[in-house]
Amino acid sequence: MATATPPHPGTAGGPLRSSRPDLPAAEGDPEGELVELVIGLMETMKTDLFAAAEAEDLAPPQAFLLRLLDEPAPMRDLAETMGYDASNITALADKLEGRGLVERQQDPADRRVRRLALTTEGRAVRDRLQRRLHSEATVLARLDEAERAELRELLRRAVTP
Amino acid sequence: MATATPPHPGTAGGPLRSSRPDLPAAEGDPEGELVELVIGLMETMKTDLFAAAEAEDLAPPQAFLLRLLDEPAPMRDLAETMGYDASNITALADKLEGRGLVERQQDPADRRVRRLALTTEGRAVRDRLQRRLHSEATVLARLDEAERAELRELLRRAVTP
DNA sequence: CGGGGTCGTTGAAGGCTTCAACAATTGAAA
DNA sequence: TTTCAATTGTTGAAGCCTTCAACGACCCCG
Repeated sequence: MATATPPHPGTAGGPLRSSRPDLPAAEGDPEGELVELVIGLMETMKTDLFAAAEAEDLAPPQAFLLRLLDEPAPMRDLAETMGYDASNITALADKLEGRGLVERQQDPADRRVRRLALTTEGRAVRDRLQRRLHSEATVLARLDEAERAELRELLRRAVTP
Repeated sequence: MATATPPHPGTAGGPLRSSRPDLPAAEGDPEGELVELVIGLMETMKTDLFAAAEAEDLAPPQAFLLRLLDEPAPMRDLAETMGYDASNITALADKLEGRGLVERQQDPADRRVRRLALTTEGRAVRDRLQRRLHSEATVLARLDEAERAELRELLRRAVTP
């Protein structure tokens, strides 16, 4: 995992020169502006996610998978939740198992199914990952307590189906 | 570009079986919950972005690049803004130029610099892309007018450095 | 006991991204 | 003026991620 951290200035404002390739204009279009803002937020969060994953020496998909493993889950379900092809989970599980972070368990009810489960070390890594993410997210830094609570309320309604 | 749209149930709630690989628990941790919600929002928006790009038969990075080209910009600046290696912009520009959506312009002041500019058709594609995105984003559907305005205000403060 | 369907795996293929090396060009120092 | 380090865009090699098609093992409904 010698992948260098993508610098990804994105919303952070790189040292631009003459022309200024920036957010598309959405002045008179409130809904458009909202979408652009969400895209900006997305890129900021993506940077944080990459940074947290790399701090644990994990590729982003590996961290993504680890994040889902609170309790053992069939690989098929994980594929579906992640929106990946099932074959991808095999490769991901191979890597994580090779590092001793997860293990394949037999499902007693259905011998076709392998449930992926965190090992003790895997849980430690997952917890560190999550703690880092929850404390270092850029979103938190730019809003005060009240604004964060407001945003939380709003997103609960926007994200939950 | 025969890439199938990733179904990406993610936050949308796939047909899960016995165990439930879902959002990590963040009950007693308000800041953690906020981060998890932003991640959920990010995945929803990512699905929308992929769908909009595919509707124009563009790979996501191509759509990303097109999005930045309101006015001609040096390729170097585009690489920096996108957080990509410069060599990547070359390949991206090749594909877009091959489809007649952008063209390389000589910079009169510095002969090393090539400025990437939208063609007429490129601008049409970019505008369609943006219009589709601004009108079909999932975030908009789940909030009413007042909530959207509130979210917009909040994100203006959270995203703008 | 069959046969259609499901689960996880494998191998092939293609796209995306980075890195190192390169020619052309610039800017400034000697 | 000449030289030399730094910058811009390009190329080729390499690695990773992701999908697709095919496969053996397995489940379950007739």
